Amino acid sequence: MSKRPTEASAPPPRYRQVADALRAAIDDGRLADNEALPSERELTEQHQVSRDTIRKAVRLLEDHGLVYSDHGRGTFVAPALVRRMSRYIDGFSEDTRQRGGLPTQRILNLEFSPATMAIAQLLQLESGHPLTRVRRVRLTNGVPVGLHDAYFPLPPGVKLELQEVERARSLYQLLMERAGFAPVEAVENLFAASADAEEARLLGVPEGAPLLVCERITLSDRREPIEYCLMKYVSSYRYSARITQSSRLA
Amino acid sequence: MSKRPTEASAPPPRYRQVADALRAAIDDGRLADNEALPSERELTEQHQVSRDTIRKAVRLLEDHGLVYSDHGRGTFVAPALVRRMSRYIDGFSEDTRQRGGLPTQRILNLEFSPATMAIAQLLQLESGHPLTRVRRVRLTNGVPVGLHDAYFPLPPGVKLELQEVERARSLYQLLMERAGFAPVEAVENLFAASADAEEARLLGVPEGAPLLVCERITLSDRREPIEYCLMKYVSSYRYSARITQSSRLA
DNA sequence: GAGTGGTCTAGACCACGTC
DNA sequence: ACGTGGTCTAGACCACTCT
Repeated sequence: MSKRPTEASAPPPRYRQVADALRAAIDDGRLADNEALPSERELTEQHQVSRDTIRKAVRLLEDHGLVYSDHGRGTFVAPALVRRMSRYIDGFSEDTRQRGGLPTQRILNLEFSPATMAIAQLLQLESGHPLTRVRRVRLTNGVPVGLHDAYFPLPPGVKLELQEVERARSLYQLLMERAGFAPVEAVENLFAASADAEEARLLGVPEGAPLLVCERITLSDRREPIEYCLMKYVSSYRYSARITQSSRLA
Repeated sequence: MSKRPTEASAPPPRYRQVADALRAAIDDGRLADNEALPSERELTEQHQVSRDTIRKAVRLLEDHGLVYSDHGRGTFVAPALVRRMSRYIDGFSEDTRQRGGLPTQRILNLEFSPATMAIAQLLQLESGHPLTRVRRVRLTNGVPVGLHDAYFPLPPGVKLELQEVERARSLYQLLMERAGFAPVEAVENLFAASADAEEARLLGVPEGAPLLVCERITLSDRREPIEYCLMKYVSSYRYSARITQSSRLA
């Protein structure tokens, strides 16, 4: 038992509630781009919480690029250009929806194969360790935009069936339920490459067409690599990022 | 007067000092990958500051991907794979050095031209507004890896000379001194494209070779766009990113 | 149960920007 | 001078993990 697996559970902390309230005010336009938020001391009274709690809420919004604070001036709503930028794990479906597209997928292939030296090293396994490999075409509004090629180990005794992968709305969600897959962080490398014959055929582009390649290593809560994924996107696909000052540690 | 423009200035806040001390311990190996840091209460005694200050230090390191905290377990050193990932403004010189390369540049062209509609819109200026444009080749260890094409308005009366641009160690630094240029944030869009004849010649690749294109809009502290930069990289160039769970606001 | 990080408070003072 | 965000404290209690 211990904790309910579904529904209800605990209420979010106060600072999250405050953050949600502010986000709602931004989303529905009660606070315009670059408009100042109420001061922290005002928010303290409005929400009847301590200033520190208010600051945590604001910091959360700031981390997500929704507001920015300037010492001595105030806290302001980030312009939409910045607010739209965000990139989180399992981005494709989310990203696509956010841009107003309908994300779908077509499973090409589900196979079980031993790890090559290269992949074994990345996943910190011995070469030859059994892996599951899923190849998919990602589509936006029915048009192919990317190829995903994912490799991951499954716990002993767990086997995926093609049917369930095809039925699942999200591969990650399926892996979470079936294998305790719990990604919390990932590192990515991006570069450009040319489409080979097969890639060209699957994506509906000429052979040699430029592709955006994104290699991803997904990490568990213990920061152990649990998946390697190679993604290739046609040139119309956009990968968005927001970068900030280092406010350097050194 | 008001504040000294050079040297000395104020000491960093306590939490920064603590963060620096911890970072140093990680950098020189006193704390290994995935090793637990001392608990927050221990750090409180070691550094003679309140727990909140310790938490701020740890949070800073966490934001930069150097450590990760797990509720009820402790705080741990992030594996090197994650620690190495970081992307901040004016990344090229810094990135390249960090990967052990020697970054240089060759200025192709410094010109003054009116904004096109497309660029005017991005920079929130009226079409035709006078802009400065700097085209450069970026090299790593003497080998061309990227083309940068930057557009930005200068304050009335300020003019850049080709000589000073060539002499400067960093374009951003020069713009900071000469024009009060103060970037604090940027948004980027990445995609793939093919090299045209001129790009191929400048980068030393065949025409049609795949390039990683990165469009960047740089923002001031007031979140006003102050620069548009179009960057194109050869396929050996790697753009690195670290992505995290959304810990979603909704 | 013991130890960890996570939330929260009520105050104080400092640094900065604006008028 | 005044209002803003930034730093800091000393305590309290909660939630989680491990054994």
